[in-house]
Amino acid sequence: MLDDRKLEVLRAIVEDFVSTTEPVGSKALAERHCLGVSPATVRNDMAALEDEGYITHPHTSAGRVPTDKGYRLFVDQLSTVKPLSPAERRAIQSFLEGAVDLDDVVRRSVRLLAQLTRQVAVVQYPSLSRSAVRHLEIVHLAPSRLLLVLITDTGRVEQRLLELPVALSDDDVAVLRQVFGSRLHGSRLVDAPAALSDLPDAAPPAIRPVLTSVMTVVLETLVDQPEERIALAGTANLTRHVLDFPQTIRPVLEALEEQVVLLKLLGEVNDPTTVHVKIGEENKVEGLRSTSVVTMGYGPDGGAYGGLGVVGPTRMDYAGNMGQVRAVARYVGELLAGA
Amino acid sequence: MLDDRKLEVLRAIVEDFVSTTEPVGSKALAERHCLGVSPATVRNDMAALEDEGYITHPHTSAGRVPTDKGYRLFVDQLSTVKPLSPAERRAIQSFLEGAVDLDDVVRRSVRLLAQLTRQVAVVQYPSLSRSAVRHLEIVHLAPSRLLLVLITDTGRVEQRLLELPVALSDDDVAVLRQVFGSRLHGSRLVDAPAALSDLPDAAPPAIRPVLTSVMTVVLETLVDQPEERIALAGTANLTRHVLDFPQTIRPVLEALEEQVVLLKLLGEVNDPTTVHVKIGEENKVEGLRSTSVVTMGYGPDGGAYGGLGVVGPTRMDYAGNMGQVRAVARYVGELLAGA
DNA sequence: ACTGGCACTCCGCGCGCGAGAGTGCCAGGA
DNA sequence: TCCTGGCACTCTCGCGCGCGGAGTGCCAGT
Repeated sequence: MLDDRKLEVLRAIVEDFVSTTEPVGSKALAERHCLGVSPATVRNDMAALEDEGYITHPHTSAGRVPTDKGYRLFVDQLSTVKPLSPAERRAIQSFLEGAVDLDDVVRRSVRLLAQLTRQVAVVQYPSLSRSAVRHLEIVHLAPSRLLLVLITDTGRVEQRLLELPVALSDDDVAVLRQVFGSRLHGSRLVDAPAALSDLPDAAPPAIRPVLTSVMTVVLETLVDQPEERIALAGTANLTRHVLDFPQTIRPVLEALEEQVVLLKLLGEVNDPTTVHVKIGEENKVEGLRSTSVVTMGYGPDGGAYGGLGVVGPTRMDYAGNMGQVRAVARYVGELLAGA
Repeated sequence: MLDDRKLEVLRAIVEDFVSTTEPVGSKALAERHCLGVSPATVRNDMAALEDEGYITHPHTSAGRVPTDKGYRLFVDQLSTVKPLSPAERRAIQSFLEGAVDLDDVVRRSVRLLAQLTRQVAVVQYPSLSRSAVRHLEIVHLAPSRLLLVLITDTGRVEQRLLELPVALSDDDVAVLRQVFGSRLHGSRLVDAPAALSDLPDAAPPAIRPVLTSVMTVVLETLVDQPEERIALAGTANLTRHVLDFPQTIRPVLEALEEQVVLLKLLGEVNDPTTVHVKIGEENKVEGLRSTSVVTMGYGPDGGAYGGLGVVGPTRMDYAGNMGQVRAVARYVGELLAGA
């Protein structure tokens, strides 16, 4: 149905349209890309591409514009992820190497990503549940109040205040500290329930009721309500690309303010080996139907710490942005693995 | 120079312009506000107001528009802060009463403020340095690594990893915990240097070098680099008001992404008794020259925990927004004082 | 000191027109 | 069969024009 030349024409249309923002016509196309055929032939191919739904006209006598389906084909088959320029590599290096702690890493990455891609950038903090416990501290604030401080292998520090149904002595807390510490150290939070399951049986009977009680609360707060955090940057870049203003930009800004939405965007991404692209209508989130989202997980294969990516107009430089997202994701992954 | 009627005319112009977004002419003005004089008289007054710089024309034959100076006069002398409607009161109540911890309070307040005012809302977390220490925990992670966990009276929990130039024993840490805990409990971080100043002399000689060393690092990380946090919401509201698009909105979005800028905006506000307004060119921040900022401190008189406010077009409902900002600030202040 | 009247200015809008870009289709050629 | 050049057609965009309307400034009158 679509021979090689037609695909080539589609690629040319996407590339031209992305770089010029203007519908591209057959003549200009035949000239700029040396296709070796006449504009008339290109027109025929265009008609075919349009029949198949890969491109459209804004109006009768305007050039062609790719549809979401067209971009999809382009991304899947016609483009290769663009490697970074040396300047970009240097930028990543110098931007991230000065980071002192996790917060700093995330903040710098998100700004870097926004700057590199000139899009809105989103970076998820390493997911608590997928990180491993480096240290778990239990602080005895009051008889029935504990402060849990969790430090993960990615350097994330999270604290929770616990109200217990029972009062504890300092000795109780010391035992708890020892027991939880040894059981959980090195294991991931998702595995915590399993790691703790036989605890009540193994513990000395005296503290058994206390232990189960605390355990319940701990599991609830750490595992069932894992707090996901997300950093955002570069919203000003929206004004760069979007054309017809208030209408297009508002729903996007609104969507980006919803934590839930961002989590949905990045939460699914747990594959740190490939870049994912959602184009226009493919997005489940209402407000982002006019945008494309490029995401990737970061961290070790098979168990990414979290995800990061960019949000921009469907008319974006996919090859470039995919390269940039991939590069930053890899770099952040290494940085955190080494931490 | 400006008699009462002229002031009345200015007020009418501001009110009409704010609500209609359109330059207001003498005829419409004389009709809508029962000034008891003819349009011609109003025109004379307008000419006077224009001479004084309170209003301008976009062009020869358009209505009048207030200048920054005009808004300033309006805010200072012509408007009274609008009390909230019952519906708004209820909204604040129901929005904030469910908050479980500080993070929740801040997140809810900022959204609430954005929703009430239909502007961009900004809420500063209770400033560390101005809060009092409720609990200071020192966790011994490794011989020369400590984790400091600070809980303030406003419920803010902050942690810092410390790398020390010396190695400590568990006993050392226990002493430190005891000493710092008793010295700092209840005092504000700004007073910490004073509270600790005589510490080396008072301490047993054996741990004196360790103590001073730790003290230096503690003071550095907690007092000299107090981490200020800020929450932002409602950026989508920018699209609601701003008229000429990419140009106006971009610098504002850019400015709002800079922590530093936001801190400058709120950092100076430590007065929880009055609402502050910065209008247009009065703003020191470049990107916000086209906007007005309404802020107020929250917390106890004389020692606010932090500031909050909204950013919007100079053409905003000052009376209303000032009322809303004040109400939320008071409510948040009470909420945290009671915590 | 206020008012009504009047001339003037300038914006915004609708209209028509022409240029230009791009298309679709067709008939002819490899 | 596939490609090409040619041609008529369509539609947008930019421009100039004229007009109505809103608003002003000024002046003379009360």
